[in-house]
Amino acid sequence: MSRRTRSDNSIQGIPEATIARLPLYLRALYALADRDTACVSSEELATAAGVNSAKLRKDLSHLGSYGTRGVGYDVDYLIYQVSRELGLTQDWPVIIVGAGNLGRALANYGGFATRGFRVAAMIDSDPLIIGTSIGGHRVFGPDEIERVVTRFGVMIGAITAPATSAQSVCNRLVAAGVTSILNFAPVVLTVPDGVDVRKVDLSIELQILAFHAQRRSASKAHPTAEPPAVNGCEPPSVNGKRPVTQQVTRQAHDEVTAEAIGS
Amino acid sequence: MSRRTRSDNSIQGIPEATIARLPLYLRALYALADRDTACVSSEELATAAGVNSAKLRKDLSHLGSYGTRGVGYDVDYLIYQVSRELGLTQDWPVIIVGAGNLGRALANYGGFATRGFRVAAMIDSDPLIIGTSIGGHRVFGPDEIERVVTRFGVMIGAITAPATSAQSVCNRLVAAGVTSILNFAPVVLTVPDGVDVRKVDLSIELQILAFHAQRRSASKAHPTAEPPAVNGCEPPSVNGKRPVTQQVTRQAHDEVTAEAIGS
DNA sequence: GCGACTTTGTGCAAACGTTCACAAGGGCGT
DNA sequence: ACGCCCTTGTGAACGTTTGCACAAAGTCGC
Repeated sequence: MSRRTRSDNSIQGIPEATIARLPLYLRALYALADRDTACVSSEELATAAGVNSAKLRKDLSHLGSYGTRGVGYDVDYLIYQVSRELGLTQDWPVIIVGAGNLGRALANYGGFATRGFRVAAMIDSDPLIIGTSIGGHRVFGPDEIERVVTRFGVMIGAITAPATSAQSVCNRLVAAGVTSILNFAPVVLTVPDGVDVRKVDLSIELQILAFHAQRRSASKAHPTAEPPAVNGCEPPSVNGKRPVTQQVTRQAHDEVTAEAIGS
Repeated sequence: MSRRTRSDNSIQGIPEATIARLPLYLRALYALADRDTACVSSEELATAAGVNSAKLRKDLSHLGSYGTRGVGYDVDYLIYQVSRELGLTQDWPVIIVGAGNLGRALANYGGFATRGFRVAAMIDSDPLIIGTSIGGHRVFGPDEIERVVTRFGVMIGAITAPATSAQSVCNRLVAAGVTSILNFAPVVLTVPDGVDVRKVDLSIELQILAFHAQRRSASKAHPTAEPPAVNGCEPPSVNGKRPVTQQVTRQAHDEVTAEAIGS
């Protein structure tokens, strides 16, 4: 209990982990609403969202007491409450920087246009693309960032540009007034305080999968046997440079781009 | 301390949170190696990866004692150790199902081909695309999934197909022998035990950003004032159906696709 | 060869998140 | 109107993650 300003509930104290799950619940709720389900229990909703029902109830309790004991939650009402909490009752204009495959996929992404988000403009540096339209969205040059952001009151920017230009693009977005950034480029962005960066990194997810896949196949190959030479007995290597036992596959690196094709 | 089978270190006990950060460290290490930096301290590496140095040291200590006190970590050696831990010293053939913009972006993604992953094949249901090549990868029809998986020994599949077909595609992948799935479709996939699913959801990330953006602009508008009518005083609504105060923007839903264009 | 300096590796405590289990409370049948 | 039954909302236990702070240990200058 970290001593909230008020009754330790709802005023400003929703845990980050809960916030991250609200969109999941919202999606499940929409699916139920489409099937004309008026009311849902925590058990059903939890199953639909792929979480444990106790967790769901605790999460929802952070927003307030919107359920009815013995009955469940009114679907439409809960949709409204969760949407409001997430700030989706208003429309968010978004600027997408980088009109490669990823930028295009994002612009056409189903959940994008439909639930509170709108593509204000796309930005790309390729002169052949500037001036064209992608999925109904006009593509502007990088110099138009400031104008677009100001004009449409953009607060959210998505960076789908190559890693090499991600930081400079980010700087321009921030300077123009963007305070929330969704970064797809595989770099750590540096931003001033008060700017919120979220990262989506495809290759990190793959690497995590690879780890578990390796573990699975290792334990299948020789169950409860210890993995070959994990720890402890490396030659001490007196003179600074340690011998690298096996060279890691490493062709191109560092200059990894968020988008190798396109922009 | 949850009682490991062995010395409570390294044998099988690397925390999930650590695993999720290893790819980050690996990327920072590659960047350093490219600048011909032979040795790095936990402080520097932590800064490059955007984390706290104590956390980095604790994370690395789970792999073993690969640093030198008073000096730091040998970059090449650490790259090898981290790669091995993640299972990236071997090559992972990956099958991509859905050759829309997202699938194409993934196939061309920089971090994909270079660090232990290889696109074994792409799959799409569009007859116009089947048989063509995308980024050097041949596109097969859905009926070829089993053959491709068996032929190339694929263990990892990426689903970039529309949400409506995601579950059936997933079933086919699992039936063919895929045990790790990276899901881009906005649905909760149901899989048997032993199959690992990771989710990348663009719209969830956006919604989380929107939450924070809303909070920021709210507290800027009226600092330390309480948000208008958050909690507590809804009309009790005796007869089941509660009044919905304001209808949430809701045009199309449920049938949200991972990829609205393309496949 | 030795002492001062630097940086790793880690015990510990606090913060955070999850799960259990149950009391509180509302609906429904009689 | 009353009591049974069902589901929410939440206190409390547990597990995980973070961050501090420092001892252990290696290097480098002299």
